[in-house]
Order: sequence, then C-alpha cells, then structure tokens
Amino acid sequence: MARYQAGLKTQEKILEATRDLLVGGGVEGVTIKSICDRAGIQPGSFYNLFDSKEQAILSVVRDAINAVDPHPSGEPDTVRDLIEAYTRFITEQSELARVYLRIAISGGLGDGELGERATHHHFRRLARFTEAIARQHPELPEEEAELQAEVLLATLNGLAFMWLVEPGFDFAGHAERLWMEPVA
Amino acid sequence: MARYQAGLKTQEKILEATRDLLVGGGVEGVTIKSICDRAGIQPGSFYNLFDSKEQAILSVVRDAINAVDPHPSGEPDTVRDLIEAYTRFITEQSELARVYLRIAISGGLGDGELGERATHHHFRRLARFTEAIARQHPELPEEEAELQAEVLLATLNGLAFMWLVEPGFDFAGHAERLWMEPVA
DNA sequence: GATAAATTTGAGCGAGTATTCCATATTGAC
DNA sequence: GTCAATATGGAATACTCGCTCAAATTTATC
Repeated sequence: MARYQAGLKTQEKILEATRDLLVGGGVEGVTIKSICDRAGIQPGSFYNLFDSKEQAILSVVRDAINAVDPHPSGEPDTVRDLIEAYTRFITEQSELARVYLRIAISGGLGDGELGERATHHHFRRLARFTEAIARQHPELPEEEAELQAEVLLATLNGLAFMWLVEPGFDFAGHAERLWMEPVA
Repeated sequence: MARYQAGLKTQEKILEATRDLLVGGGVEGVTIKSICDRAGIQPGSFYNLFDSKEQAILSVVRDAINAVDPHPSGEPDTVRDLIEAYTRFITEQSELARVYLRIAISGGLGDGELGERATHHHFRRLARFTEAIARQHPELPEEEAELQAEVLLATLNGLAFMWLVEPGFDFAGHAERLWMEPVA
C-alpha cells in the first residue's frame, strides 16, 4: 500500500469534475475555477497534481478515445464487431461518449496536442474500418474498401451525433441496420 | 440612398473577418482583437456598429443557418431537393458550410442564444425532412417518416463532418447515392 | 511526541478579455 | 462653408484567465 494516497482521491475528483464540465459545456466551459469549484478544492491543489489545465482535459479525452476502440491489438475484427463496439460505447459509457463526440470529433480542427490526438485517432480508426471491410470483401480494390469505410464511419458518427442532440434517439437500432450492407 | 454609408463598409469588413475567424478556429478563436486586427480597424469602430462580440458571431451564424435551408416557404420540396440543396450548400458556399458544421457540433449544445438558435434550427430542419418523406411515401405512418428523416439527416451530417475533417472527401458523390432509397 | 514528507490553502501575479469613453476626424445635406 | 450626424482612434476600465508560491495543515513513520 502506497503512503500518502490522499492525492489520488483529489486526482479522481479533478478528473471527474473535468469530465462533467466537458460533457456540459465543451472545452470552453472548462476553467481552473470551474474545475476547482466542482471538485471542492483550490487551484493550488490542482497544480500539485497536474502541470496544466490542458493536461487534465487531455487525460479525459484520451480515456474517451481509448474507450471507443477497445482491444486495439487483439484478433482481427469484423465490421459487425466494430459497429457493436460503437453501440456498446454509446449505451454503456454514455458520459465518455458525450465527451468523445463533443471533443474528439470536432477537436481535430483545433490547434495544439488535442487537435493532433483527435486527427491521429480519426485516421487510425478509419484504417481499422478499412481493414475490416477489405477482409470481409476481398474482391474489392483497396481504394473502394477505404471509400466504404469512410461512408460507414461517417454514418455512424452522424447517428451518434443525432443521439447527442436527441437523447431519445435509438442509436443501437439504426446502427444495427448497417451490419450486412455497408452501402452497395 | 442612406446617408453616412462609410460604416457599411466597415460593417462588411467586420463580418468578413468574423466569418474567416470562425472558419479557421471556431468560436474560441474569435476575439475583439482578432476581429479588429483582421478587419484593419480599432475596437471603438467595432462597438460603434455592433453591441457586442456575440452579436457579430450570431450574425454570421444566422447567415450560415439560413444558407443551408434555401427558399424555406416556397413550393413543397422533395427528398432529392433537400439533398441537392445540402450538396450545393457545401460545394458552392463551403466557407459558410464550415461555419455551420463547426457551430452545429460545438455550439449547438452550449448555452446562450447561439445554442438556442442551433437547436431550433435542428428541429425545424428535421420537420422539413419528415414532411418531404411523408409526401413522397404517403403509405408510411407519420412516426416512421420521422424516423427515416432522422436517419437521413444524421447520415448527411455525418458525411458533412467527414468532409469537414478531410477536405478531399467527396460529399456530393456519396450524398447522391441516398437519393432513391432513404434506408428500407 | 518528534520528524519529515505529502498535501492543501488562498492570496496574488501577469497577461488577455470584452467593453466603455471621449477627443478627433470624416461625412453629407443645406 | 456650416454644422450636426456619423465614424474612427486609442487609451482606460473592470474582469477573468491560467498559474505560482510561501505558509499552513494533514499524514505516515520513528
């Protein structure tokens, strides 16, 4: 057992507060004051555990990005696997999913490390979808597989965004219909 | 002819600068200083023509929202009309389209008048899609028509997001495939 | 209890923010 | 040219931002 683990609890409170604020108001709503108020601490404590505000945000966003792509280096996945993983991500980890949709998708356009991470994630994810489609339809030329992957990913993200705006939207039901025919 | 029209030119310069900044860096990148620098004016001139920074941003966003839904009270439109209009919006007014998509993602969920406008626009647009589908497929129950409209709109937005991240993405080509079969 | 390390506090700094104010310059009808 | 309405420049204001730091407090070991 580690000595002095009081800081771990504080760190958890900070990350939780940051995540809530990201869900509620996007990156703009996250300030040192808002984090500290919600976590019930003072700025000094924050900077005892994090080097900067950006670091706390990045930590939450990194979790969200990792959660959408589980077991990235396991056995090769099918298109159905990927769609089901996205559905589970949204239904079972909706808080992180909200962060993901608000920050990761649009964040790729900003500057700084956040933008780089989001862009890198986008292309890695696109490659993963492309591989799954190419594996499932070997007759397709590589280029066509990537095109279909782009459309599938775009559709999934569009459906997810609809769910973000209208919480009652049945993402799972609509995503299910994309299983077999990823656009002719 | 109005007297004292020197201010009109300044107003135009301000709106142009604001639009460019919104395209380049989202709402966060828009400051009074950045607007004035880009427009070649001073803060005093800005506040002679606008009451606040938010007003200038809202003016640009209002243009973007209006541009995506042309002739809102003309003759009833078909699904194909709506898809073609979105395609034209993106291909022919890409600057405004970038503003529209950036705000739709990041701003539509925030507080304030910007969020209200974006949300209001979303549901008005959804209703318009629903009507077009219901008109084209009278056999569908109202509820099913709305569901299909949601999926169609989600797909179009998803494709548009993809285009926003990858400027080379062929939005028009992919949107064309949605003409006849808006998901079975 | 003494000691030292870990943790928290909270005032405060410098930079940047939106906005205001007013003196000055420009405009345009008469 | 006159004069009032309009437009501009640029310093000043009040505020929030991310962040720092020395002092105080808590925690674990002897």
